[in-house]
Amino acid sequence: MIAAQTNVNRIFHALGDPTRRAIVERLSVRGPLSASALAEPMGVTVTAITQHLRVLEDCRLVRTEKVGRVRSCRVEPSGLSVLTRWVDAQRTRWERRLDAMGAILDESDE
Amino acid sequence: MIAAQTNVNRIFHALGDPTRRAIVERLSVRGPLSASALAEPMGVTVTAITQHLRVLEDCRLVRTEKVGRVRSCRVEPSGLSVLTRWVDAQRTRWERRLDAMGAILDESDE
DNA sequence: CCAATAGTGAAGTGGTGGCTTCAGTATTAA
DNA sequence: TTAATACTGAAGCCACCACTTCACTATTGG
Repeated sequence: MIAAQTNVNRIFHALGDPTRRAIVERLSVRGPLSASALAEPMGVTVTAITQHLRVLEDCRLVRTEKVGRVRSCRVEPSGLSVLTRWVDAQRTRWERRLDAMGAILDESDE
Repeated sequence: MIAAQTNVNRIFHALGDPTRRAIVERLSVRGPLSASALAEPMGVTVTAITQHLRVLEDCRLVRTEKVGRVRSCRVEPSGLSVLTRWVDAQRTRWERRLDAMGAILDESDE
C-alpha cells in the first residue's frame, strides 16, 4: 500500500518532466534505442539522458540493458498501468460519492 | 495539437506534486470543500492551498467558485481524461510497433 | 459597528532538480 | 596498440517551485 503510494509519487514525478515524457513517447514509437540515439534529437547531453534513464528505470517505466558499450533502452508498458489505476480510482471515488448523494436525496424524498 | 501538448504538460506537472494530488484525491472522496477545509489535514497554510488551487484550476482538474467569503472546490472529473488519453496513446504506439515488427518477421519467413 | 472568519497578494527563502562540463572507464575498430 | 566511440560519476550552476510570513480585503455573526 505505502509502497504503491510512493511508486505513484515517483511515476507522476518522472512523467512530470517533458524530456522524460518525450523519452517514453519516443521509445514507444521507435523500438529499443541507445542513450545517444535518444539524446540526439532532444537537444540535451548524453549525460542528461543517462540521468533521466535512471529515474525512468527506478519507477519501472523503462527497462535498459547494457550490451557492450551501448545501453539499449525500451519502454516497460506495464509501468503505465499505475497511472491508469490511479485515474480509475479517482473516477470510482467520484461516482461513489455521487451515488451516496443520490441515496441521501432519495431518503429525504420518502 | 500544440495546445493539447501544453495541457498534457501542465496536467502532469500539476499532478506531479504530492500535495496537489492529495487535494484531487480528497475532493474525489469528500465532496466540495473550502480552501481551509483542504488545508487543515494537509499540514500546510491556506495560502499554499490557494496557490495549488490556482494551478489545478488552470489545467481544469478542479473547479472552484467563491460563494460569500468561502471558496468552494470540486474536482472536474473530465480533466483526468487527458491523462488516460496519453497513456492509451503510448499503448497504441507500442502495440503498433510490435505489429510492424511481426509483419517484418512474417515477410522474412516467406 | 466590531470582531471573527476566509481568503488573497506580495515578497522572500530553501531545496530540488535538470542541465552542463570535465575527467574518467570500458568497449570496439583500425 | 592506438584511436574513436559510448557511456558514467562527480561537481557545480541556475532556475523554478513549494512554502512561509505578513499585511490586507471581503464577508458574516453578535
